Amino acid sequence: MKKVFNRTLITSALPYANGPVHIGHLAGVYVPADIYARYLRMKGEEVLFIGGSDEHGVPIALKAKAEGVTPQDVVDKFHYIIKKSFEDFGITFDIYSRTTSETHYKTASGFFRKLYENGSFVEKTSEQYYDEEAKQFLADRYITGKCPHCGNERAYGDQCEACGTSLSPLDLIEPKSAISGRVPVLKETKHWYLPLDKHEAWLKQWILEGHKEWKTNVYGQCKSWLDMGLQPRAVSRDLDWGVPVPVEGAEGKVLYVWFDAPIGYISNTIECCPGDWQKWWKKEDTKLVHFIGKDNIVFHCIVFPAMLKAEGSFILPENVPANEFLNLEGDKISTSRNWAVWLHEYLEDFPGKQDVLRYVLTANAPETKDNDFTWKDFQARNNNELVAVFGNFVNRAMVLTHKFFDGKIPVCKELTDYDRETLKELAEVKSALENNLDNYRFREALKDAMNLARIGNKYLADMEPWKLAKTDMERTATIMNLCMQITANLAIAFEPFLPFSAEKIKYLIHKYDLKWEQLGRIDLLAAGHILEHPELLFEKIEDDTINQQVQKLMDTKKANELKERKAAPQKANIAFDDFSKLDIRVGRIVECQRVPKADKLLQLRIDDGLGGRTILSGIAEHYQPGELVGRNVCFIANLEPRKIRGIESQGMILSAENADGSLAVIQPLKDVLPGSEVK
RNA sequence: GGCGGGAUAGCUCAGAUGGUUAGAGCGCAUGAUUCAUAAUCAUGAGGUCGCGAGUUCAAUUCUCGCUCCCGCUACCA
Repeated sequence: MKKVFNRTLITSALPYANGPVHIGHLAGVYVPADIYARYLRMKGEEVLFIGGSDEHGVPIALKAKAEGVTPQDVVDKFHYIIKKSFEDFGITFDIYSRTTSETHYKTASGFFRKLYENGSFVEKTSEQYYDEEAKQFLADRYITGKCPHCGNERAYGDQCEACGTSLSPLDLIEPKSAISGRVPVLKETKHWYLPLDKHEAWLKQWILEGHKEWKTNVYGQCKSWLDMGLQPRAVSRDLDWGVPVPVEGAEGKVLYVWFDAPIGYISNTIECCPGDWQKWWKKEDTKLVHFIGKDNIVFHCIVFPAMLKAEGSFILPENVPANEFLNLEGDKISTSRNWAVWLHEYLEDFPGKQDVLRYVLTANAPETKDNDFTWKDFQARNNNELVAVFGNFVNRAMVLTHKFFDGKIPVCKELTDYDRETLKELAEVKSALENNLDNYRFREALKDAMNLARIGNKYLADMEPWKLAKTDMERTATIMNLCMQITANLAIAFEPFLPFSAEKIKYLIHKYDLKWEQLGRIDLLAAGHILEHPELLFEKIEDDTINQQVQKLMDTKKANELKERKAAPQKANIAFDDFSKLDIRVGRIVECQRVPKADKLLQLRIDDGLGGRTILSGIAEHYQPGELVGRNVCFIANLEPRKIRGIESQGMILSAENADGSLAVIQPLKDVLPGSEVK
């Protein structure tokens, strides 16, 4: 049974307002969503395209603290940069709002309240770090301490940025509050959880049985999660930045961002159409489509649907066409490492070239796997495809029509068989294009549109109107008429992808009221219709321009390397007493083997002169078990034993960490007896 | 280690419920052409479809094992 839809609600992932938007965001989410929205609108369908900034959460609160401003200052800054750059880039949101809006606060707490009242949550109490001076619980990011792995003194409660390990606050050695600097205490706190496990059965049915048509990456990721079994997830946090939990006894608690953010789609819809927002979210004949990146698959396919279902009155997404990631010049895009092409900078560096980036990001979109953006490819696609094929055809058609017919559409007389064949191809483009767009295959769809220009170029080359004009003006007229009809068709076909260029063609041909349904027709421009003077659609991009951009990235890379190569700052002085508490020894490795089912762990048997001991060490990625046997190493002998993967580790092997994260085990320069103390 | 995604021409990617010559664009070579931003058009070269085994009359397509890349996840005293 195929569902019938009468309107489409398109959402695009809410960008996190702790930085500007980069090409990875665009290629993964906003460009495809915009293409889809424009396409449906052109077809005359009822469409709503929702966007907005995601402005809560710990990283923003922390960034504000670091810069000595309020979280609101941070999100204000980036919200407006992001909003402006989307506008300038031609992303046609019906609304671009934010999760700090009044509407959102009302909507999100209303949503929570409803779930609270209908018993959708479970309450749980747990122990968390509390800052007695600041009188608040500390979010993971608000606790710093020594990383148990690499010893970095400034590790966060959720992650150590020096070694990349993810941590829990309880892992930190010598935890400190990032707010007051005091040692936090463990204190009980109550939180609400969404019991995803209770939703597992219908989710399995709905996705695994009901949505086999979803993209393989999306379907596969969902299946993976569902097969593993779902766990309850906390929906609240102890934090002062966010939507307050709207129940008694929840002072100092806010909604967890992952719960808060997707409700933003709903809030923004309400803000956009306060009168009739419900039809977009509650009527079965609305098609809800989430455009997201692969990092968001689980939230949009499992968690958010569970929230909507628990609420009871909302529809579920019909599709979630998630894209993979875009890399930049071979490396992962990273906001913190400044490894990105920022949209607002691109718009400054390449004024009027929105469509070039839209083209490149669509043609090379990471639809099925991660892809790489390179400036060389950007240049090649512009020069060899946009300029040479698309722009060139339009220019040829315009110039020839001016040359022979004074810029007026000539009369189309009798068609030859060859004409008809060409026109048939034109019609075929329409169905191919629609088929691909309807199935979220935008990369392929763009090729179809490009094919239209190729058909035009071939037609011109075969007909040679510049020769024919000397002998047969009537035939030349027909040919040029058809070329201009193809040009008008190009304006339609490219509008979802390259709206600025489509607009320019419309200006050149003085024809603005083109509709999608007219695609494939050859009566779009009447004989005698007057054209604008020819102007180029695209211009070549020179090597210099590209080299500048590459240089900019090389500079970033160099700066990053310098930063990374710098030795970590020295830690605070300690008393000799503290040092002497440590019992560091030399031991000889007598046995060494991998720990089963662990990638990083080696299990070592050490001759310590005291009868031997077992130590586990996370060096399996850097050493083969065989090459260590017989070596003398240094280890901390009196570290409290701890069980890892069921094996008790009695100490810690000392290693030095290189800039690239590789580990070098420390070995005495001379042979000493096992058990010798290191002083 | 578990799970998911990927591996097809120099590059970026399509594709096949298994069936004679595996496709596109770019790049490359040759030719044609000059209306056009030295753009276009035609032709061609280029692929043991990641590796190994199995099922089959037939596998690049199905099954199993392995390798490498990406992601989620466990592990790093």
